[in-house]
This record gives sequence, structure tokens and C-alpha cells, in this order.
Amino acid sequence: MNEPASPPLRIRNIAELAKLAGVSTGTVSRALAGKALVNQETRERIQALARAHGFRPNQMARRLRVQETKVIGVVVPLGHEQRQHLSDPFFMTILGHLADALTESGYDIMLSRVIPDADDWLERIADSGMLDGVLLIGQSNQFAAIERVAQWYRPLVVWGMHQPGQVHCAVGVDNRLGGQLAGECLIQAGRKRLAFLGETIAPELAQRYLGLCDAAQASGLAQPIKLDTHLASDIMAGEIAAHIERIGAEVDGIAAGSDLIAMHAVRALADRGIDVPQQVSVTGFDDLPLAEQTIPRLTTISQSVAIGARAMVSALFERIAGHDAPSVEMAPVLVRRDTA
Amino acid sequence: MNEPASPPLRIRNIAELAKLAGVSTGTVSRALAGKALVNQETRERIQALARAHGFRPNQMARRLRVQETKVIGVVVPLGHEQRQHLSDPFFMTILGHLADALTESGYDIMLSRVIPDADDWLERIADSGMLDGVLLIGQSNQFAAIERVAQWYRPLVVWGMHQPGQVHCAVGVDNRLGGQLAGECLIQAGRKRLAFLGETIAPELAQRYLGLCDAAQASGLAQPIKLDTHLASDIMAGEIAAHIERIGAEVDGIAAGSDLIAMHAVRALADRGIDVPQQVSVTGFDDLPLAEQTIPRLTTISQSVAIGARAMVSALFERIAGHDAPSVEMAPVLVRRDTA
DNA sequence: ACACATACAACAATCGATTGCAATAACAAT
DNA sequence: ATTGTTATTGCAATCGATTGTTGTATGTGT
Repeated sequence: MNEPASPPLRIRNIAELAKLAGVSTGTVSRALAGKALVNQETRERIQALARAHGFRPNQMARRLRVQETKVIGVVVPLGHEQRQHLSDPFFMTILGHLADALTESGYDIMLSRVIPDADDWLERIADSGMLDGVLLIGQSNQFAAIERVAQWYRPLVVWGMHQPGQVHCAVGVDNRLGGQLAGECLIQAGRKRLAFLGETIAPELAQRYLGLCDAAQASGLAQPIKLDTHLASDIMAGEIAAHIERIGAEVDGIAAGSDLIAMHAVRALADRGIDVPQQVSVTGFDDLPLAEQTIPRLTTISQSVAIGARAMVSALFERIAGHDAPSVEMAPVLVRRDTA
Repeated sequence: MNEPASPPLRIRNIAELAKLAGVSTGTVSRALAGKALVNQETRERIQALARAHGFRPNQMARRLRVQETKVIGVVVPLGHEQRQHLSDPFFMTILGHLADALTESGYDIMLSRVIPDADDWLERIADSGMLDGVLLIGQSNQFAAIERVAQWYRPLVVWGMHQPGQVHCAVGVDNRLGGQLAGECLIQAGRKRLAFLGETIAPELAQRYLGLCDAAQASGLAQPIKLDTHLASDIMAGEIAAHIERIGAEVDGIAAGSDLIAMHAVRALADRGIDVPQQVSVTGFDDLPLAEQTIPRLTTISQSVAIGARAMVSALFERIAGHDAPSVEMAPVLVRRDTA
């Protein structure tokens, strides 16, 4: 019963193995699946044979037949920011958590970075027949396309905002409240001349800016100025440095649209000898691992990405099972560290 | 010729569309593929019909038939470090670059985090019939398994070390030389009591430690002490803090096994009022984006992950095309920043 | 000895496309 | 009128599995 070191011939499919074992393909299929319908003796014989020849059934064929792929698509639509890189820390962090949750449940992950040039990009993904479900990270400016598909494609969960009346299931944080928390934190630190750092084309960031304005208004401060920055990491650093250079002393409190932006801002300030948080306070947004890794550590608004990722996955499983999972809006939490 | 707002009935497959169009399935297939064999008029008619009904051919079936999936598996084997998370910054960074290179070439990415419990984990992946090729990130302690599969499965490229005589195609950096560079940098800064911070079960880190020892020996210094640390980010911080606490003043130069470890070390030193680089010098390894993001910026050994990722992808494409791509060993480069 | 249940395995349809080959029609050339 | 081309389209095999149905021994009960 020794397994040969070099298999005599490579078995390509179940039929060849069947011929070798002297049984039909159906029996082989059942034997390899470990079903009780086949005699234990023949079952073990076939399994041993398969092992000896290093044969494994073709998953593509199986999945076509069973109409179940055990693959979930994780998709990032890069609508308004084509230069944004997949290695963006926010995306990578949430992907890591999604991957952990999905692999634990026996699902594989298909990763797509989509630049929505054709307007049916999401239809194409949903309809490909390759996926049991789709997780979208960020709505970008594709709200309409997502709504359209969500109408008929159930196993779809999106990281992003929930707007009243929307069809698709979204998991996200109350961005406006988050922005407000950031503003209140800066104001509490005695800051009076506030600025928002980030590109407000992205709807999430626009909400955060509005929240910051809410806080300023509530304290009778002037409307925070808005400094645009692209999301692509390579140009971001330069843009932020230029902003800091330009506005210099006019601002003493910066609410950044993301931790990454905040980090670059802190760096730009440090490079110019401006101490954080002595002279200027800075808040981030997201509470990624990097917020704790920078020196000084970022004071930031936590989105609890880990919890959000779990929520997305469990909502998706609900929907795959045919039940209806509602949107989830999580409460942002201020995490005080060293920068404000 | 208006497309109906709500399609009258959902078309599930090419046969239904064929019936609707009054042609055979073969013609539909060719028409949708845009082949010149079908009359331009009917071709356009069928395409319009498909568009109107939102029909798209099932990719699983297509791929089964053409025996080409346009999917590349990106796999992380977590052999010696099961608690390591997918959100590990090194992994995420290289994944980002791989994803960019692969999507540019029209490939999708299947992501797997594997804990090699069964010894045929890689066979299972290579043989699944779902992938045109496999990229492995890190050999972990699975060298034997990788060699075994590389014997018969050609489209496989691994990030890691190249050992003389190995069969599988590896892309990586000369870790021993890297460790030596780090050592020389510390010694040049006048440091005499060196330590290596990192778990040397991973072969790459073991090499880096050896390189550090080379440098110490060449300068007549005592053998650097070795401080173990797990790779899982959550326990790492505590372990490093404990190490720093314990060895305190005995050490004045730390070569960290990775940027992440270095960052935690700098943080732990700062928390104890030990100035970097005034009192202690620290070097990292990898040169991830985070190395530039910390304050102070990390002096580190660059692996040029971006270039490495490109190299992996092009080697893989070579091998998919049937040509034989050799291993690549890149030269590490010392990047001097603020910590040493 | 006969009916009947049980256990096992073979047969063939099916999943949804692709594609080589054959068939048909229209048209030109002889 | 017959043959030869050319342009389209249909037919049916194929990719590699899964699974409901049918068939055949075997064993049991009476």
C-alpha cells in the first residue's frame, strides 16, 4: 500500500480515475465526496487511488454544476480617484479584516480594483457567475450604479453611507457626527482657527466636513476652511506640505479627512518646526493601526474597521441565505492620543 | 429601439437568448464575443438584445470550456505564525503592488490565507482548476511543500529566498547582506552593543540575524544578542516593550527584523525617555511606506517591494506562457533616515 | 421456493458556455 | 444548367464535475 514516489501517469479528470478503478464516474464523484452511498471498501480504495495519483477534482466544473462558488468578490470602485492605489492603508486594513472573517467561513476572496469606465461595471461583476456575493468598499461616486444593481442582486453589501430610502445594504459610520466629534475635540483644546484637510468629492469626506462646520458653528467660530487633497498617497504628501506652507500660522486646529492625511500633516508640520500638539492640534479619521504607530500617536475618530468588517460579512451571509439584512450605521468614537 | 426600463423576463443563459433571437446558441456565443463570422446585422441585433435584457454570459462556464481563468491566486502561507494577520503591513504593501500589476494585465486575484495543516495545501490550490497561476508571499516553513509542487506546477512564483539548487522560482532580497548592511550602519554610528529584534524561526529573519553577526564579527564586536518577537502585531508591542525594559542600557544598537518591529522598538524606547538616535540607534527592514511615516523616520534596509512585486508578476507571466523564468535576487539598499 | 427489502453502482441528464465541422443559401462563373 | 465560391448559421461534441433515476445482485422473511 505504498504510494509511488512518482505517479505513473497524471490523472486529469474523474473519468480517468474511474477507468483506473474500474467503476463509473458517478461512483468516483460520490467516493471522493465521502458519501455513504458507496461501499466503504470501494470508497476507501478510490480515495487511496486519488491520493496516490495526486488527483483532485476540478473546482471550476464542480462549481458550474453545483451553482455555488464559495467565492466572495471584494471590490473597490475607484470612481473619483483613479490614481488611488490598492495599497491605500484604509482599504488594506478593512480588506485584512474581511479576509479573516471570510476565510474563517470557508470562503475565498476575489479581489477587484475597478475603474468604472463602462457604466455596467457592477452588473458585470454581479452577473459573472463567479461569485456567491459581493462586498463593495466605498461607494465613491457610484451611488446610482450600486442602487441599480442592488434592486435585483441581493448578496451585496457596501461599506459606506446609508441615505434615507436607499435600497442597498450599507455598513458604515455616521461621518457627520464623526466630523463634529473631531471639531469638538479641537475646540476643547482651545483651537479657534480650524481647517479641514481632504477632498470633499468623496461623499464620506464631505459629511465629515459638514460635521466639523456644525461644531464650529455651535461654538460661534468662523467656518473652517477647506483644503483639498487627493487620495493618492504619492501626490498627497506634496499637496499637504504645500497647504501647510501656505496657510502657516492662520490655522491652529486641523481636522484631517483620514489618518493618512493627518499623518502627512503632522509630518509636514514637524518638518517646519511646528510642534504638535503644542502649537497646532491635529485629528485624524478612521483609527487605522497606523494611527497608533506614528510618533506622536494620532488623536482620531474611530470607525472600528474590524467591527465594521464583521458586520459586512454577517450581513452578506444573511443575504446569501435569502434573509434581508438592514443597513448598519455605527457610532464614531473619539480616540484621544497625542496630537490633539 | 428603446431599451425597456424593466426587462420583461430575465435571461439566464445563452440558450434563452438564442430562442429569443431566433438563432442557435453558437451564433449567440459568437455574436457576443464580437466575432466576424456572424453577419454584422445579426451580431448587432443579438448584442442589442443582450444589452436590453442585461444578459452576460456565465464566466464559470466559459472558463471551464476554454480552460483559462484569468485568475491568479495570491497566497500567504502562515506556517510558523498562525496568529499573523492578513493586515500585516508588509503583506498588505506587497499585495497592493501585486494587485496593481495584475489588474493592469486583465487578471483577477484570488486571495487565500492558508494555515498549512494538511500537507497538501499547495497541491490543492495549484490543482483546483480555478487559477492560471499562483503567487506565494513568503515561504514560511513550507520550503519542502513548495519544492514538491514546483516540480510539476510551473506557473508558481514565490516571494522569498533562493537557495542553491532549488526548483521553485523565487523573487527576493539578499537577506544576509541586508542584515550586514544594517549592522555596518549601526557600527558606523559608533554602536558597540548590538541586538537583533525578531523571531528567527522565519528563514528570512534568520538570515538577517546572520548578516548582523557577520558585521559584528568583522568589526571585532561581541556577537549580537537575539531577542525573539512574534510576528502577530497585537502581541508584538508588549513583547518588545518587555525586551526594552529588561535589556535597557546593555544595548545601544538595535537591528530590527522588520520596519514594524523597529517602529514598536522606537516607540518603546521613547516611552522610557530613551532618545533615538541620540542614545540608541535603530534600523528597520523592508522600507515600507510606514518607515517614512513615523517620527522620527526609520533608517531601514530597503527591499523595494514595488520592484519585487513587478518582478514576481512578470516572472509569472513568463511561466504561464511556457517559458522558464529564473529566480531573482535583489540587492538590499540601506536607506538612511533619522533613527541610525 | 418466492416475494420483498436492501445495498450498491451504472446510466444519463445537467450546469452554461465555446468551437470545429457540416450544411445551406446566394451568387458568380463556365 | 452545372459547378464552384463565399458568407452565414446550425449541429453537436466538449470542458469536468454532480446527482436523480434505474438496474442488479444479495440477503431476509415466510
